[in-house]
Amino acid sequence: MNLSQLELLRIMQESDFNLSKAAEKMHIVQSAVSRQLQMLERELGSPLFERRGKKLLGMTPLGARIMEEVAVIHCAKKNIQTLALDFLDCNQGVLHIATTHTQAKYFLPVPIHRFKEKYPGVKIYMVQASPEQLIDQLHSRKADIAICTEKVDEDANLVVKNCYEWGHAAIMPKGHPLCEGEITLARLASYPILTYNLGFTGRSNIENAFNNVGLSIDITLAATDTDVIKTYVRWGMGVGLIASMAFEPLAETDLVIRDLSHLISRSVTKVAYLKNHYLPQYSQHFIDGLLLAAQEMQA
Amino acid sequence: MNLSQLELLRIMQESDFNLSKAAEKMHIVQSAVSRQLQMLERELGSPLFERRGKKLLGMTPLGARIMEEVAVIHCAKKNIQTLALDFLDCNQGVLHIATTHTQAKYFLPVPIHRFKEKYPGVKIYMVQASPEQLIDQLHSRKADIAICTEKVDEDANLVVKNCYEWGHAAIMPKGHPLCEGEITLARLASYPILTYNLGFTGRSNIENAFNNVGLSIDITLAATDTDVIKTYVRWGMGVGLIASMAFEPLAETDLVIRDLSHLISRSVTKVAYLKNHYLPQYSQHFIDGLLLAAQEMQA
DNA sequence: TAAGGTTACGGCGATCGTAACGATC
DNA sequence: GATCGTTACGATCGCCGTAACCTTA
Repeated sequence: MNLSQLELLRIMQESDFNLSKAAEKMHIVQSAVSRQLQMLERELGSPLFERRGKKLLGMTPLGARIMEEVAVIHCAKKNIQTLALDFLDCNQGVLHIATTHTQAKYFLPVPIHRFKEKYPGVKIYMVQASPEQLIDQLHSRKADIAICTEKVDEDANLVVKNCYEWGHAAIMPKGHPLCEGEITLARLASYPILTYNLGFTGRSNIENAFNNVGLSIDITLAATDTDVIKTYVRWGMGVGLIASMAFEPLAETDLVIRDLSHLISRSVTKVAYLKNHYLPQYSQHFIDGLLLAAQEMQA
Repeated sequence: MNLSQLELLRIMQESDFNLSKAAEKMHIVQSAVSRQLQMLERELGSPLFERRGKKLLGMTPLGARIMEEVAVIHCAKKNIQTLALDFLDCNQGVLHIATTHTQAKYFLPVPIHRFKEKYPGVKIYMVQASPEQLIDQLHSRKADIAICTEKVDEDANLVVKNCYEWGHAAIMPKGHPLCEGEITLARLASYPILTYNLGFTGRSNIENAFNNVGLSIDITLAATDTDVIKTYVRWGMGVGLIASMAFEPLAETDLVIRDLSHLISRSVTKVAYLKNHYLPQYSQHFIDGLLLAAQEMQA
């Protein structure tokens, strides 16, 4: 057994159990892959791949169980490499951030800008995705850290740190009836609603607030990002329910914002990373910077 | 980087950083070890070993950190091998049990005998040691499971299952004053005491019982095993405080036993194994058997 | 028949062992 | 000078790539 054979197992899984694809990713020829897998199976004494004829279809139960250990080994191996690079030059490297639209646009610009000034040698890659996808990205080590509000607490393999707390707000065009008088859930529910997609930016809290008092809302439009919501609110399609930090008073003088903190329970945006995944020092500093920026924002 | 280089790192640490010893354990010549370590260090870009001149003295901070990952990899690799063997023939293999004298003599005979009947193909090795040593044995993978009463709860890397609960008892020769009348801590404390070594078989509970009421005891003799205590009790050296299951009424008619459950808080014997360490099926069955035997004993 | 997988064979490179050398106590 | 580590060199063995072959959609 050796590391490249185990790596091969991983690649095979990522390549639909197709030898040719796996070979390409490993930069060797197909026959070499075939041989290595056979040798590994012979060494372990049992087949690891389910086959029909010669075609590989998937892992056997044994193979699947072994893949868990392979994942552990892969992670540790990567850690060793990161560790060594970090030790060589802790001001150089790559940082993969996975986050949602709201965080990328309304929270991250300041901390990322500061970080870039301090660590010009670190390349930042940002991926934007849904909360579920973010977590997948962490697990597949495509992202080093994820910043989001939802889903992240449920995973025991993640280290999760609270960043900042925020609430929702309603936005509407100037002159809309809701601009005046006390805002209630009932009044809100009487208008068409524009808000985030399921699983995004505290959408579940919005849902719950109305459900808890037996109101149902008519969601005319659901989007992953606030800008789309604003656009359609401007077109008079209804009332927008957005994260309050996603409203920029200076730029959006045609809209009115009304706070809903007393009606919809507040959310917490968190930063998360894999427990077993070694983060280079600059990444740890980046997280520190996030927490600091979050504190400043709260104050 | 490859598995044998990482294995080499482990072996080096176990060999006082002596190339010759490490080479012997790896069944290769010294020069090969030297080269492999150099190649690894070159690949990672930093020295992993602290050196004075040419002599290797220990790990650098980087090296030490990397060793943590190496341990993870080693564990996962062993798991893969165990997994494959277990799958090939789940009735064959080796089971290393680490335990204390008391458990080995008074609890384990029944479950081990039963296990041997069901799994004649499994070789059982038993190591007897102190609770601290047991845990070390688990970590160094010299033992698969540990059975003992103390220390085992403090380690987050262990899976711990409660086996059975038991209390202490006092033993004394027939005719001793303590054979008659109500037993109290004060009465006990007025005699020389013979009991277990610190860290063994609920010794701390004994300590606490007397300390809590402000009594101090004169421990004439401390031993790791009950038989030594009994021997000296027979010689009239004092009162023995032992685990009550360590008294065999039929065989020891010259001694009197008096229960102390109401005076000294009861202990729980547990079975523990490493969280990340894969146990073959027969080992899991062995643990089931332990728990069963423990239940029967309680009833 | 094209695509995927296996088998056979020749060549290259990684790693080993022998052995001589250097350093350190 | 004995022990320990490094360096040099030749030999071996493992692994790759080419290519022919088998199997199935």
